[in-house]
Amino acid sequence: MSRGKIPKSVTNNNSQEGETELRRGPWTLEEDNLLIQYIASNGEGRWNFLAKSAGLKRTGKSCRLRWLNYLKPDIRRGNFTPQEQLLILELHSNMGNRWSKIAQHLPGRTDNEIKNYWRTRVQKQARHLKVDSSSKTFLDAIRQFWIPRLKESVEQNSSLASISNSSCSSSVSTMETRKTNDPSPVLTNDVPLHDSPCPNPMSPEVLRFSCGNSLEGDSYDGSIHGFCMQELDAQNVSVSGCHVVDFDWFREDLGESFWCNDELWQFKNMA
DNA sequence: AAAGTTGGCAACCGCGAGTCA
DNA sequence: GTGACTCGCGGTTGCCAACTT
Repeated sequence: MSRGKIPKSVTNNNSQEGETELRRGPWTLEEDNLLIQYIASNGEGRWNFLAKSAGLKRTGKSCRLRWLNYLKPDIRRGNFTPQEQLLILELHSNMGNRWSKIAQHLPGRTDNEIKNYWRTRVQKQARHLKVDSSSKTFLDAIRQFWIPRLKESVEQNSSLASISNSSCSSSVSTMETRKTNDPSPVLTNDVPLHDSPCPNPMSPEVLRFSCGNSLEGDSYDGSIHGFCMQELDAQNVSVSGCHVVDFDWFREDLGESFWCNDELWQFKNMA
C-alpha cells in the first residue's frame, strides 16, 4: 500500500496537458502556508480549483482534508476533556459511528479526531474486556458503567471547583444567555489550544452544546441524560485553577483499572 | 542500549449523495 | 434521464514517538 506519511507523488491522469505530479503524504510548512494564505484571501470551496489556483500540487480532496482537520483556525487540539468524552459516549450511543454528526456537537473537534479517539481509547477498553466494541454487550456496558462513572467524575470535579472558587455567577449568566438566544454554533475561543498546558475542561462551546443544542436533521434529541447546566457551570470556573491533575485520571494510564471489580463482575454476567 | 511492541494520529481511499449542464 | 464533477463521510493505513522487554 502506498498510503501513509512518506512524501511521494503520483501521476495525475486527469491532466490534459502533460503529466502533472501530485504530491501525497505529509504536508510541508510551505504547503500549509500556501493553503492558509489562499483561503484567507479567497475563502473555501471548489477544492480542486482551489488546489490549482493556490499552486498546490495536491488534490482538492487532500487540501480540504488538511484544512478541515488541521489548519482551520478554530480547531481545538489536545486531550478530550471528561465532558467531551462524556458527550462522545452519549452521542455515539445514540448515533453510532456518525462521526461528523457527533463532531457537530463538539465545536472545534473534527470528525477525524473523534473517530481516532473512539478507535484508540474506547475500542481499547473493549479489547481489554475481550468483546467487540460494536457489540450490544459492550455498548450496554458503556451506558451502565462508563458513562455514570464519567458523570460522577464531572460532578465530583464540579463540587470541588465550587468549594475552591466562588466566582461562577458571571459565567452562569453568560452561558445561559448564549444558550437561550442563539442556537447556531458560535466559537468564542479563537486561540488554538495546542500550546495550552491546561486545556479548558469546560469550554463555553462544549458547554453550550451540552445543554441542548439540536442540529437540524439530526436524530439526536439534544438533551444528554442528567448532564445538567449546574454541573457544567461549576466545572467551567475550575479552569482558573488549572486542574491538570484532576483530569489526568481519565487518561491512558487508567487502562484496565477503569472498570472496577464490581463492574467487571456485572459485565461478565451480562456477557 | 538495542530491539520489539504499542498507541496516537495524519492522511489516504472508496463510495454515495448532491449539483449542474 | 444521464454523465461528469465535486463534496463529505466513514473506514483504513502506515509513520513515528513512546513505551516495554
